[in-house]
Amino acid sequence: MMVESATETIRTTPSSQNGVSSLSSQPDSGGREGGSSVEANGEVSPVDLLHLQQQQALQAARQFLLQQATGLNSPSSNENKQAAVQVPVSVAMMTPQMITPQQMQQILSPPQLQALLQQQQALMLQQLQEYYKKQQEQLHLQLLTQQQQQAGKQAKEQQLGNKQLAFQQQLIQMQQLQQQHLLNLQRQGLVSLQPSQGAMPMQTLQQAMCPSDLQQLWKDVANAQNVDENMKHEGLDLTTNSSNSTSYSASKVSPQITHHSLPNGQSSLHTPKRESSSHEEHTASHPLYGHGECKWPGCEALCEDMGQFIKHLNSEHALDDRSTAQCRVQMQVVQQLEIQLAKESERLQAMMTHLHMRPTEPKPFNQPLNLASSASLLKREGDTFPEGLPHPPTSATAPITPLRQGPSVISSSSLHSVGGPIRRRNSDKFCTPIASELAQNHEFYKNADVRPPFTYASLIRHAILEAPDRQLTLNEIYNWFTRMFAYFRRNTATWKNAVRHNLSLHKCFVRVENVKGAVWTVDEVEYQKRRPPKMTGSPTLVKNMISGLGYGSLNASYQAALAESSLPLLNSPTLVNASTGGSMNMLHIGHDDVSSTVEQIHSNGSSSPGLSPQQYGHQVHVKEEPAEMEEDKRSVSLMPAVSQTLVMPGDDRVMEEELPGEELE
DNA sequence: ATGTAAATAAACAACC
DNA sequence: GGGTTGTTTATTTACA
Repeated sequence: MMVESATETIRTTPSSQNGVSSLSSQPDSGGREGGSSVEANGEVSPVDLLHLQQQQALQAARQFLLQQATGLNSPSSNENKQAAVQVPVSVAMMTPQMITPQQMQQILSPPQLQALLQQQQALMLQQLQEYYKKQQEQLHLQLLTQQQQQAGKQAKEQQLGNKQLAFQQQLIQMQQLQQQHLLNLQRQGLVSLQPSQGAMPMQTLQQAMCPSDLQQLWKDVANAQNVDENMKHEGLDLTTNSSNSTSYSASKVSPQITHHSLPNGQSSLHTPKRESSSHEEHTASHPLYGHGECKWPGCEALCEDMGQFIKHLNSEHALDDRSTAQCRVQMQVVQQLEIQLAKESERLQAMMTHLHMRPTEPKPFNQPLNLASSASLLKREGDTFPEGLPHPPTSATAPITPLRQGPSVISSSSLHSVGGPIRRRNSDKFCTPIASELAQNHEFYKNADVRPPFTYASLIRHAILEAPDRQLTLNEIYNWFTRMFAYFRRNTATWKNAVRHNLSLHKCFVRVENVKGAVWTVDEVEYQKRRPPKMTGSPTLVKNMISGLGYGSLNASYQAALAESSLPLLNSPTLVNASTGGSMNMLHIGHDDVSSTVEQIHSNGSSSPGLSPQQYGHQVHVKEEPAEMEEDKRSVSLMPAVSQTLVMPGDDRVMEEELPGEELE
């Protein structure tokens, strides 16, 4: 599977070959790489399409940052004002073009990301409109030229006639495409912004998108490729996609659905983007209707009243699978951003932890805007959206049969090849407490086919520590994975193997012979040993945040929270490990995970968090992990970090509430 | 450039 | 014999 060929269409990053792993794990995705480039018949591969979308999103992101920095609103979308999001000074100081993907994702706070998301959509709409118009003009021009030529050269009348016909068809197609595309984008905007009315099932997004794509997206920012270039393929993409999107049963989605009766308070979110597509005045009650004419791109049909307009919409702008495909693509973009937001909030947590802020503190702070949660919210409430779109599994156990795994245009392979799976160490890198992350987004991970940003080891450990007696059989661990993460409901062979591999490989996992078999426990000491706490977390970023933007950019409440939160951290239950010096427990920085939490939480009476193998008597294998004796020293040096470690009270409760929940299936 | 950690794949053995 | 469990080795990738 060392497919270098995959790179041919994946122009962005070297990591794109990453797709290999995912490819191998998803057989159906094979062969996708082949025809990804623009084909002669005008078709464009999913990869291109996705890439385009990403570029658009990124472009929008840059523009967003630019606006934030300069205070200027883009001429096109004055709704951006409404996005009124406070951007840290440090961000504002930066020239958007200079912002690397990493920085972008690290700098933006959840609210900012959300605003960014909205603006991205608005801008995308605008860009598409402009683009379509240009395309139309071009086509007209070409057509006229051809006609002139035709007039001049009667001899080739026939031939030219054909050409003309082709152009006309192309023109028509273009119009259709733009109409449908924009409709979908509009709808998509409604969906994402109006959970109560048009929320779409997150599942669809997740199915079509993998977390890794998000990273790719951000990476693309750095590349700063020309959007217009990609735009050229746009129209063609649409046609290509149309054939495959049938699974969504787009037919069900009638244009009327787009009417926005914004019944709820979410209005603030949705208003901006929609208006951007049409003109700023939101005279009509329909985003596609204004000034007595249909605002559908390239249409401008006159409609005296709303009813007529609706009729017009239904007749002239009916939805087909093509537009649905586009909608899907846009959903993916949105989802990518949402995932990104989730990651951002996660990083924020880590940063807060690093800055001696209680992990629970930031919760109320960013929770409302936490996209991950909003995403899940959407998902849950989103049954109203296009019925054709697959609904999220009602039960956690419901197998996800993502379209991506099917032969759909946007195949998993292509998607994965773009970014590849997020392989690892996110948690380590950002010192993200699993517990806190899961606490906030457990619903998200439960239903979204998103790879959790934790290592297998940390997840396994979490699972085990979460168990009442801190021991689980292999099968129970499996069940925990599938129960907690939608992502682990597929490719079972792969991740189960990984789980077993981790259990065997890492010393921290101790197999204990039980009466009825064997169970796995966690040797907390070993676990902490094997991960020397190093506050990495993107050093540059951290520096940026601390020095560059510093606390000054944090709002007052935040600072206050930071200040006071640093105090009460040391009052955690004693985490004395029976087997080894109890101090070890105190030392770990909760680097990636749950550790800090679970121990305290699940120590329902029964004390010692890190179960020493001896406790379980029976036969215990002593694994020989690459010995790292120096770890102890390092951990000592980490002493100052203790305050950080002890703190995840908030997480616990979430995890606990999660526990009683549905049992394994 | 190099080493390390993690993910992934796969071979293999023991056991039920 | 097939599936599960567990161990081990190898490869690839990301990251420091």
